[in-house]
Amino acid sequence: MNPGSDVTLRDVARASGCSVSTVSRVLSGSRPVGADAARRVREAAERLGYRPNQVARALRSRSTATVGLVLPQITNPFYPALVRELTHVLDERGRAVLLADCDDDPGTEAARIEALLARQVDALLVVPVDEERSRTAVAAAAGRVPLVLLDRSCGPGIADLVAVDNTAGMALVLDHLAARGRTRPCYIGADGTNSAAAERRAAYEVGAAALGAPPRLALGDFSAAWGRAAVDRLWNRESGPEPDALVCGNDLIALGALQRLRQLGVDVPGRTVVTGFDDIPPADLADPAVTTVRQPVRDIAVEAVRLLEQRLDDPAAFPCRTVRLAPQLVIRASTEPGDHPAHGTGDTAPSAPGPTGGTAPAPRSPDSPSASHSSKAAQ
Amino acid sequence: MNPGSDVTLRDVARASGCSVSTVSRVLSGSRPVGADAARRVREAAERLGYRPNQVARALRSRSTATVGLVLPQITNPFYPALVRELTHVLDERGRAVLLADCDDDPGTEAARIEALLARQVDALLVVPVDEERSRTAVAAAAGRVPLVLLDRSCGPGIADLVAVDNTAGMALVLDHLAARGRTRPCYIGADGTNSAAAERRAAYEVGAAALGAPPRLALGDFSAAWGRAAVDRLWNRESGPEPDALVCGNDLIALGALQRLRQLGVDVPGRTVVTGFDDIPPADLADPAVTTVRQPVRDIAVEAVRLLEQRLDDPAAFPCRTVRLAPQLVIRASTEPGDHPAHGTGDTAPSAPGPTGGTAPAPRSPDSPSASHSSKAAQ
DNA sequence: GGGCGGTGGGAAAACGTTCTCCCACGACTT
DNA sequence: AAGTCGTGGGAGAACGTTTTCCCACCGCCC
Repeated sequence: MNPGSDVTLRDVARASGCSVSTVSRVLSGSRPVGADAARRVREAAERLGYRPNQVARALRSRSTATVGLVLPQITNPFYPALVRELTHVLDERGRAVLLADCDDDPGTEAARIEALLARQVDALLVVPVDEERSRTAVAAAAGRVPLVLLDRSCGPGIADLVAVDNTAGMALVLDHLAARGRTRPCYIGADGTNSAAAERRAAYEVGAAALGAPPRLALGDFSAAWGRAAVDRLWNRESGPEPDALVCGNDLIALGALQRLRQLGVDVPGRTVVTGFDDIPPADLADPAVTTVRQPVRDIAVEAVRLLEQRLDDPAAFPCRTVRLAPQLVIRASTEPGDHPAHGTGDTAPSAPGPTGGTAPAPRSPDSPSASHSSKAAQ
Repeated sequence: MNPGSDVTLRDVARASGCSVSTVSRVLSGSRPVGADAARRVREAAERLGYRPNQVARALRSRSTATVGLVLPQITNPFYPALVRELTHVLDERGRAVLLADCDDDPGTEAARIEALLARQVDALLVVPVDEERSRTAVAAAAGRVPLVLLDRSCGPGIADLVAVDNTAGMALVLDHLAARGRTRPCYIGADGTNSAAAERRAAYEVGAAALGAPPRLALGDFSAAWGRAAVDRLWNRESGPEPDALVCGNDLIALGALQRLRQLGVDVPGRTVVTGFDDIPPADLADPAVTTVRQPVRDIAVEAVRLLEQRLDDPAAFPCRTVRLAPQLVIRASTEPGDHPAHGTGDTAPSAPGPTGGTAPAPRSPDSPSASHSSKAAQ
């Protein structure tokens, strides 16, 4: 009772009275085959419980139908949702995912990428640890195999990139604050050297200046601990006027800040409002729930895979493309005094979906998230 | 500059003036080789940038050095930390991880397992979706390849299991509550049919009865939404006396409950205390931070890999083993009125580390094939 | 000086597919 | 009636390793 344990093509061939070639043709559909033989083969395969050996197939066809997914830190709560969508999209296409976690270290990242390449992955999806220190490893990998960067860039011209439009997201936040009459905002973000940190920071500076708000930044890292520390610094010391809005670089910072504000007895959203970025699951669990910028995770995954497969189909490289996807403002209790159900999430969506004008040599704007006009993209 | 792109053993052989066999022997160390030839081979390999093709290696040696990791839902915030530890431990052993997400559906789970087996994974690590509906797929897979269950069981005698000792964890919670003089607890848990849900529920019932507390259960699922709903039910309706302690089946439930309690103006931990289970990251971010039972995630990963490799080494099957690891109570503000720093996490650890009784071999015993004797929850 | 272990190395057979040739045969064209 | 397709099928060469043979050589002991 161990069907399919070690049944090979040869066994099926013998059992069906055909040759190995014929069996392969029937089962992989690589060439039409006579109806009669086809039936015999299929019967035999079924009866013996034949399962094609993907390793052998990969060796011969030079394609493993496997992609490597390289993350800086899977414990960052933004990534699980991304991983989920990516695995599902790829799985639909018959591809498996080799996962690698880098512990936020560029050295580890380089090693993992190397290991994945040795395993002959067909392509790589990488969220680089650092904009600069990841560059050489990423560039080298991109020379060997199709590679798409996710969420964070790695310098221009290195590889395709799919990411949320951080600038647009920050603008949504600032518009929202302006509409609520907040005039003394402070940005609590990360001085990290990954591109998301830099873009959000820059977008805040530009946007705040446009609103006539005083430029005020507190920079640490993307952690809840830093959110707490930043609040301590802003409230305990005499460091200028008390902010009436804390614009946080991501949700972890916002959650930490919120926790400390409560402990200090500062009313949110009355005395100060707080916003986050990413819309990680716990953002909705805090009290008050955090107003934040939701990333279009599903679209990011779909778009990334689309780019990947284009490159797979046509190794003759396109120029590097950048796709920026529009985020969505999710207004919750941390900026809205009103009663928020806090059940189904009273999300509001004043922003348009679809890709926004980004950088890059004209992304295929028209057909991004849903339209399936994909692949043909000339060349 | 494209070194190492397609360099094969043959190329190295030619360049070093040796035969393919010799090169293979030098590089894989499968047999001693003359010092002179070895040097020439290594030089040539280095110079050409040779990288062994793992696919070919796998085909010939019948081992891919790859394990499949099957999760019910990677977006469940408990899993990322587990995935992290597993990938690190396996990576140290030169093994890669093929990740599969099941969307909490047993059918999908079966399909993913099948796909991983077709890819010739050396072994499987599975957190089963459901104790019963996952059984046939898991049992079938366990017949083909070494398989270790994680976190949740799947019926007795199916496969090795490594999990936290849920019973001990619940006992820690109940002791803590008793020490704080709480006498009207209520359990908010899941009626799901995975073993963790069942074990925690059963442990609560037994433990609460032993303390003389009235048996009171509210069962839904392992989500924050259910935590909120349960609180509504307990506070809004006239359904018995108001609980002075909410023992939640996991942290998500606790976070949802906490959020609703605050909205209702119920003081925590004054009027009622709240506990969780798992110690997921946001448990420390809530306010008050949640007292919870921390799973020894690192140990679970190490132990699981140890079991896996034992089976890999010796296909002559041991009997099924179950390893239960001791959890740790983490006391935070949701049960302690005192001032909790909420910075570095004022964790307390009144429980002993290491595996607990009830089952299983000592963690360090190299090859004690001690009998499986899984916990009572297993039918 | 003729066996005889031990050592270092090469040729070639796997591993289980896919894919390129090549052949046989019938049905058309000329 | 002789070519020329098109179609269905088989033999066998890849793919890049590991591993099993087998040979040549060296020094050693009887």
